[in-house]
Amino acid sequence: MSDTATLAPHYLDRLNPAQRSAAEFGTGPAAAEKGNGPLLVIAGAGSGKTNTLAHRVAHLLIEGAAPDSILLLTFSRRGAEEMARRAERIVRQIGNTHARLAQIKLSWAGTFHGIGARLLREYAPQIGLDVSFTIHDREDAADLMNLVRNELGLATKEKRFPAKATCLAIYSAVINTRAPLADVLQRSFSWAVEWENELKRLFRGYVEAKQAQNVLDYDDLLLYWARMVAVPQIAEELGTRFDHILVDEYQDTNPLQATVLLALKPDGRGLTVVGDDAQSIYAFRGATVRNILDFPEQFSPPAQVIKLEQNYRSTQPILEAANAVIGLSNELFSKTLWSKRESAEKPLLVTVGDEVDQAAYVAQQILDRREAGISLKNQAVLFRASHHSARLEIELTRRNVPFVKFGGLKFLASSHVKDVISVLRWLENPRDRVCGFRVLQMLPGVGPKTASNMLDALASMQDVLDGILHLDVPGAASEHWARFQQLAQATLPGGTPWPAEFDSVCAWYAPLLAHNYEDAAIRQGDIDQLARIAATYPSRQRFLTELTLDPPDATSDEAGPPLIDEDYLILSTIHSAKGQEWNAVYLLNAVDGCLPSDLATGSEAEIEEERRLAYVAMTRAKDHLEIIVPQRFYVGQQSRYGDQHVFAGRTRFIPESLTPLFGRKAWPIPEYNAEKTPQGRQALVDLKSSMRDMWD
DNA sequence: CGTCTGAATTTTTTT
DNA sequence: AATTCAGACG
Repeated sequence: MSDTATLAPHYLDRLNPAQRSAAEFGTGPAAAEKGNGPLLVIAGAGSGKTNTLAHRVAHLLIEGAAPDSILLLTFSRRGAEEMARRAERIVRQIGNTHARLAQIKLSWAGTFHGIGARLLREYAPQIGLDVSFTIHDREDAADLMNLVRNELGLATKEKRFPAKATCLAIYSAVINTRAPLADVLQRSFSWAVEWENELKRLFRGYVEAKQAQNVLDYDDLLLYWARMVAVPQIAEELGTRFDHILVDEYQDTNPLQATVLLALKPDGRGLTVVGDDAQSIYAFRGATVRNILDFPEQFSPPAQVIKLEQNYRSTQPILEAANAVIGLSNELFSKTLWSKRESAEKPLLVTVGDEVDQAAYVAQQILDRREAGISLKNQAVLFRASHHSARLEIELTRRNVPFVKFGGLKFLASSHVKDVISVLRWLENPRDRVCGFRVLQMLPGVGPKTASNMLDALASMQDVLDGILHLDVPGAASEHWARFQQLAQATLPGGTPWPAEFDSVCAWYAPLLAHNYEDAAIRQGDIDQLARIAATYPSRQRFLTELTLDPPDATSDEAGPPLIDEDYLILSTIHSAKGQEWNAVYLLNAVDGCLPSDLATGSEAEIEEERRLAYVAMTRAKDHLEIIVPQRFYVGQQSRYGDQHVFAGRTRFIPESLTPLFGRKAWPIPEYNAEKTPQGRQALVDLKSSMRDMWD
């Protein structure tokens, strides 16, 4: 039946033996003997993981698997798209001779959250969910938590109750780690232990509010999914529908996600997970490295383990240094990486005076390398926290070096963009109080009290949208409100179609934008950009869902074609750099307090995670790695013009004993440049004395 | 009573 | 940049 032989799978010849066995596992003649039980691939940094996984998917397709029977779960949508594209390309090469293969499209590739949302909409009627639910991002969720917090009177206690964001973090940890609240508090929020009962009350109120408003948060997408597949009939149905489930970056999944997988594939047949325990960096999100380490033993017989240990990315000296850094960990890792890529160049430890010097140095190096033929796109600057790149951004702008920044503040987070999104979300789901609250308060003369009263009035109505059409608003806002009512009217069936609706919303918002913000023109630019993105989605619902689940994560990510051809530098948090690689990598602020972050030195486990973060950063580099160590560090961003500083030590992850693995360099090299000290010039004016004279 | 304005304070990492 | 608070203003 299999025509594999005639297809001559030379596409697998490109793989090394370990990669190939991972790609072929459980397929072909071997499957008859060994079955297609669960598979764990431990794939070290740069070991060709994505490529291997793509080949495995392609191989499954070529062997006859239906494209929509393959579920591909990755960490980001970018990861999913990349994987699907590669697999499709491999298949298409074979497809010249086989019509069935030429058209293949993987439709079930995405993040856990994205796939969860899709399945929940599909199964909504069967699990008592309203299909038109909207999804709250972190901030909306925190706002809702805050509304409930105030309602329950928890905000006005004499002793301070945790802030809204903290409450959400605690709630989220409980959901994602599947641990009791008491344990979570004890482990990670010990200062809030005394509030356990109040928190329980708050969380119950929060859940009720979400349900009343037909809203799900990120965690719900996993939680509802997990609860849904706890129903045997649904689990059976989905488990059969997806013959193959492949999960990337498994070291960064949390217990809730593991539960979902296990429910779908109780015996592990057709289940493949891939990851690297040394790159687990999302514990703060509930991820646990136990997921990957304990994976094999969850099944009987245990899952097959295949290790990919040859690194194709970095030169041997870079790899040696990275291995040494991770080698100082107390934990044992399951593999050791090696590389055939010889080089005489060791990674560099660069000592600079302070952050200003750091910015100048890095900018200079980047330009020098570009002169030497390494394009900006092949270079990246990595850092622990988003704001670490602030100085560098200024320097790059000054020198006209184009860059794109990943991680940190996204343009979706800016208030004017959130305003527009809130309007759309409120129209999509009028029961959403968080959005309603925001929209109403945009109106002049409407503050929290009026907005709250109006929402109360609306909540008591049968049809909230109808309520909006009939409700009146006090004085100054009435004109804007009337225009809003027209907007709402137009969302009824037969009204303005998408994406024209987006433009109507913008038109409604424009006067408010002009009124509320000094720099309205700049902000309008963001909204225009959003309009371009909106136009690429088929409906308002799809736009809103995918925007919250996969926000454009670089500041100019979706800026459109012009940028694509241009050469630009990547700035990225280490977290957002996951899975990527560059020819030259610069790691900023390799200083205790920044890496490890001061905020993450509480426990042994946190420090170990920071160490893995350093490892991840180092293993992004192919040929050149520079680790920058500023000596003087100005404490506190707002000790403004003061000279308060500490002499920071080099990161503890590179102690003296490891320095032989690095080259050393100090910058700036003391140098007296004649141009900078113009000897022959006369003073034209005595500014200092004129300053003094001002006070005579 | 509520809204608006200005000032002070504070930022880990993210689906 | 956004949140929070105090005090002005309507």
